Amino acid sequence: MSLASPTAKPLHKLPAVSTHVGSGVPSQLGRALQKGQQTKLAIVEAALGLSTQIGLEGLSIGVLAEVTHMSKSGVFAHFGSREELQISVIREYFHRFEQEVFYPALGARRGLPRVQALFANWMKRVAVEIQSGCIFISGAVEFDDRPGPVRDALANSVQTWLNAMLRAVVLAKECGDLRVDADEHQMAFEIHGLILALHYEARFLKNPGSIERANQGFENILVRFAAPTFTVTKE
Amino acid sequence: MSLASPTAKPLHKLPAVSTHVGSGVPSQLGRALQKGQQTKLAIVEAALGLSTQIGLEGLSIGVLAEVTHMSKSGVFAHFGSREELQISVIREYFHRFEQEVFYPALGARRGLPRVQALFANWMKRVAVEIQSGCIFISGAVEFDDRPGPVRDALANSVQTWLNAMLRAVVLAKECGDLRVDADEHQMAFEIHGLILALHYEARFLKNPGSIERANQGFENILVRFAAPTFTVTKE
DNA sequence: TGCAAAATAGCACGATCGTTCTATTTTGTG
DNA sequence: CACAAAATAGAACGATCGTGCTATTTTGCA
Repeated sequence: MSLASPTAKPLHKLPAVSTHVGSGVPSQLGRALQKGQQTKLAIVEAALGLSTQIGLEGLSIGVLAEVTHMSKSGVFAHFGSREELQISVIREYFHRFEQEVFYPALGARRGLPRVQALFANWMKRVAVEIQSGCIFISGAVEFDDRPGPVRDALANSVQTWLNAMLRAVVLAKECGDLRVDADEHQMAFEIHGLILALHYEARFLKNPGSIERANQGFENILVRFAAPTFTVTKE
Repeated sequence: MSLASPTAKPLHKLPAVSTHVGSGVPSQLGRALQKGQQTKLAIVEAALGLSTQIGLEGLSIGVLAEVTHMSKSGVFAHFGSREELQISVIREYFHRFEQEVFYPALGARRGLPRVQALFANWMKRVAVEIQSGCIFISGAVEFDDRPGPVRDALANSVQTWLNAMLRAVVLAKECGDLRVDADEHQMAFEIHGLILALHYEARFLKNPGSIERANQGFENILVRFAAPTFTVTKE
């Protein structure tokens, strides 16, 4: 099961591979050469680190070449364009998000426990990103009215994740964990708001206590949306 | 009464004047020349329009000169540096925010009605900014780990507004409109989250229905934090 | 109306950007 | 080892950026 499940949204163009490096056409013989892909992976890794800090738009091939101890053209040759580099970064970021947040939560049973697990993992990641930055958030600001393939890749990734979260909420309602009048979209929306407020107030404003408030907010949401038969326990 | 009230945060460096244009030292005689300030106002106006769309970092003196039909150096001379231009934009944005969101809500009586009015005005503004963009949100991403005077001006403005919102909530509790166990910071945090989720999902993801969900979320918050004696009415 | 001062324009600078082209090195394999 | 292909480097391009310096125009007032 992948985050991009057919039950939610049509499978988009982001295969859940480590990077899109492997999709390069191998030479006429079946074996692909490994050195190039290896350094390409290292470049994407470095680019990911830079992008989280200064954003996808701040990412420059020049400084990326410095960081990786390569020449500008050497870096460039792996992607063919800056946009393709940015898309590679988005794919890699999405992949890691999937690995850290989504898959581990599948261990929890369908229903509110899985929603709780998804939120807990999400919180764990955002707590780190208070220092490092989050591409899903900074990218949304950078590309909110700049059409193109980069925006598409980013919006697809984000929407896929939000749909996964929504799906978990829908399952929770089907399980009877939610009140019968609970609006699943509403619940997912409010959860998203907590994450965004945490990121904003902690990363930009440096306000302490934001993590606790986000957790408290989630508990408040649970109390409001959970069925009376469901006893809310702390994770 | 100003948004930057002494009861909340020490009065920062952002006087509630239309722009900081008026703070320029007039020539030795009492009268200041008006032509310069007039065009400076026009420049800031144009810069504000550009900044909301492409961000404070995307703002360039070159395109600003084109838009205002001036020369680059002509524009530049009014500010002395790009940072000063950005700060002027932030001041103007803050001023308009104050005028549109804060002051009109002071008509409502202290307590939850004023909180409701503040939120309603905030929503009205964000609904517009779904198309035009919001400097408080895009700027937070652009300057979240880039120290300097621009970041300071931005963070001060945002924090001043959030403190004003918080103060209204505190007053609501003092009035007895909130439950005795209500955490004012928590309530303000969750309200902020709704606004951020609305901006994110509507402006970036183009998801319809976000405005309704933000309003519904606010009602949910009211139900949870309001005292049982307070009857929640739609605005 | 003249004149100083303010406002604006014109031009050039160094830096950085993404990208292209060509040369050189490195790689994998027959 | 040899040889083709892949990987990387080097240099240069046009464009744009913020900024400084020097004219020139415009303004406001005596």
